[in-house]
Amino acid sequence: MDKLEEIYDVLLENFGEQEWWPADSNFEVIVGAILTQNTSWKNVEKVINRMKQEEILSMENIIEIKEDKLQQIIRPSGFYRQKARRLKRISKQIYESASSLEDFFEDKNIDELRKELLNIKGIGKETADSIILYSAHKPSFVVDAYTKRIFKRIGMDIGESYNEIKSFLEDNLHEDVEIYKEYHALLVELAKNHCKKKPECKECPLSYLCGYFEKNTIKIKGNKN
DNA sequence: ACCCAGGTGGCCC
DNA sequence: GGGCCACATGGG
Repeated sequence: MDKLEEIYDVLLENFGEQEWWPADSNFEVIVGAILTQNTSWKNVEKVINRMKQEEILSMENIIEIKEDKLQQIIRPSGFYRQKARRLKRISKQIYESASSLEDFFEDKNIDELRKELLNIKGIGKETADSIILYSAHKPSFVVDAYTKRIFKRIGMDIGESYNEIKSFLEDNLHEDVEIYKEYHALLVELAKNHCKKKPECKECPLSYLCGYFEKNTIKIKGNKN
């Protein structure tokens, strides 16, 4: 199935390297992954900058800060009460299970790491895979609503559930961290630029593959465990 | 006044 | 396993 590779090449040629994930540290990737849950990246950027000002962008400082203070700082990213709880919970669990973020990542293989992340309340599949790929820098393909929407629009049946889609992509691509990182980033870029202008978006680099498609709201089934 | 955004967990059947 | 809902702010 080198249709996947063809799509990758076309997107890369049109959009260029995306240089994902935009963050100054591996821990910042984790924070961003939590904050962006069902939330626009614009709002998350605002909050990340605030957190830098307040100097709370480290595990230790997230653990130390009062929860209600954290809530107020992250407020613009929405769901701020549960996200504050999640940030503190995740920081604590990583801090207690390893001496550093690097150790937390290095001691285990991808499956073990994924299982451990999914065990933390507030980390679902997409967040877990985002952390594994962009924070731990290990190959685990990130599936999101865009991924399913785009391939469906193109007319490819890549499955309904998170696991089906993830397996399809991983089984049909060369296992490579940099490819996984870039592919997901390119899909997001495509979705943001073109896939809302429907159905006759001629500037879309994939328009030659694109079928008619009336709804934007595509849910990934079983996006839990 | 809607609808959507780089989801997740809880509860129900 | 799936369907529905709460969670919350900001932008189109």
